[in-house]
Amino acid sequence: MSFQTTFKALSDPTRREILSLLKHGAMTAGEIGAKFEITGASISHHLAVLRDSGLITDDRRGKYIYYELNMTVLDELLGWAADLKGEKL
Amino acid sequence: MSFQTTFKALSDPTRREILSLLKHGAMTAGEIGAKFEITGASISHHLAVLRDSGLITDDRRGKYIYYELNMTVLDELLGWAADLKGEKL
DNA sequence: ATAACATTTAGGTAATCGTCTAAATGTACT
DNA sequence: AGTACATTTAGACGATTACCTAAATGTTAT
Repeated sequence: MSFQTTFKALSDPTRREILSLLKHGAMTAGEIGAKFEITGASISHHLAVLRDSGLITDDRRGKYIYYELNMTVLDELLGWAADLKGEKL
Repeated sequence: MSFQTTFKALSDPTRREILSLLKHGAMTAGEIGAKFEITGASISHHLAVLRDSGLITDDRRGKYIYYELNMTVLDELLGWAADLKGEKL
């Protein structure tokens, strides 16, 4: 996964809000969708973008799919910004 | 300036490369443009997006306009990512 | 005032994006 | 097997984006 997909994923406010929700723990697609006014299909699309960028992982448990934050990609993002500031990694 | 404009600005690879160039000091629009294959008009558009997002500042000195990184917005970005990781700011 | 140079603005076009509805898939229960 | 529920996939549509060429603006020097 490249920085391109990561930044593209972060460039949408709904997706950033999804990440914020996941800060406190894993949630199902349905629980996430309930927090927004858009359709489940659109939420599913956003989750796919976030998953493809590596920012979240998914884990099917029976009928539900749980989504969770992936810290690794966030660390890469922090490294990128710190480097731009001229800070040592 | 909101996070929205910041992340939108960062979602383009040319703009991220421009920021990378500016890591080592201010450059004119022409110097920046010389590093890419696209037209000066397109570079000017990218610089405007970066300026509107607050990621860079511009400073006219005679015939030239110098562009420079703005660390403040980068710090906000770092804070946003750290917060998502659950770290104290 | 005119020319030359640096940069931006205007207007247009093809591609990408976020959203929707409708249909498909995966899983659990009876 | 069949129904119900959770989620995704497919296809379409309007809005936005990145690029281009051509024209405009700002600055310096002649």
